[in-house]
Amino acid sequence: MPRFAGLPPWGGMFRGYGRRITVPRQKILSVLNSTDKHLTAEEIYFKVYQEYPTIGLTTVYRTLELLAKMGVINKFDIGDGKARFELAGDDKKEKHHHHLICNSCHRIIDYHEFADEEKDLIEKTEKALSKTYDFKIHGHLINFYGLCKYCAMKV
Amino acid sequence: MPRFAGLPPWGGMFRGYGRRITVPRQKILSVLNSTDKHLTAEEIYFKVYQEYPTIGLTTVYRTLELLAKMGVINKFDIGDGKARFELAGDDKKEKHHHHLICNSCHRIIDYHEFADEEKDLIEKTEKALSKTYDFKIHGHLINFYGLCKYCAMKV
DNA sequence: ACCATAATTGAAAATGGTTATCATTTACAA
DNA sequence: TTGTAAATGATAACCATTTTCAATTATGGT
Repeated sequence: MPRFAGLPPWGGMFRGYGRRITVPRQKILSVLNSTDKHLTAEEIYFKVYQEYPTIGLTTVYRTLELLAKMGVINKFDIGDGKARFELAGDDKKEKHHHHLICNSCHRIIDYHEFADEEKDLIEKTEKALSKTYDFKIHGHLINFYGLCKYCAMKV
Repeated sequence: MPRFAGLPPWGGMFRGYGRRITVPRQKILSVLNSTDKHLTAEEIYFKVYQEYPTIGLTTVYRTLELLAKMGVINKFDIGDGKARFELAGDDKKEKHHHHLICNSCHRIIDYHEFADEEKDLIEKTEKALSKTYDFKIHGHLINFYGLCKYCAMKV
């Protein structure tokens, strides 16, 4: 009863890896495909839960791990103790940005400046590193660390 | 803001924040000051333990948190579940580098390429972001995520 | 130097994100 | 349709980091 007709080309990809395409996996991919931001495992769990309440948090973690190994998604860590996930190489995603992270209050500021200037360097770097280290790059993360304006004066 | 040139004047800095300079804190700073790489809390703990066996892991965590809040050290997360620490703005440190992180086997490759090209952009970006967001930047982290050569072909 | 006292410490317990275990269910090739 | 290996989900385990709390210690005022 494979009623996966009409769904994204994920099915073939899974089978190409000798894995099975299942409902939980489809739901998880669907959530990743329809969001603007990089989500935590728990956020993904809750979103899937809305229309598929039998989903288990364990399955979410396992699926994300698998998708990362397959190169379908990126796994980031912005320093707050929770991993974040997003589809790899997806231009529909949130406007490209990076982070300012406060080492005192741990607040995270997204910034969008210098996207263009950065793009050239990043692309050049990616290309060279891919070749040098035989590494397939799917994404990157740039974090600046320091003290925000509220913490710079107090301890 | 207190200034700290070289090693010792940390005592005055602590007092400037209304904190006390203690033996454990001195030992921890000494370890951070005499290493080439960004260490985990546990690594710092073991190094201090060598010559100060009564040190507690809790104290290491607490001191690192305090030092980060004071802007003396940077706290990084390269995605392996353990925070890393290094003195802020220290040029004696390990040759500047960034990371390639494999989303499958989680191996981390340090690369040193493009340090010069990157430097200009980073400095320019830092300066602008500092002003725009009134944020005191102490360091940065650049990670590329993807699949290493050993994982790119297998699942 | 001596107190007073608030800051600091360290052992132990708690926390929270993530992973391993395992019995049950499910996808899918034959 | 069925056999079987893959996948699921509830639960327990894991592990880095925090919290708790009684004991210790640094420092300013006396």
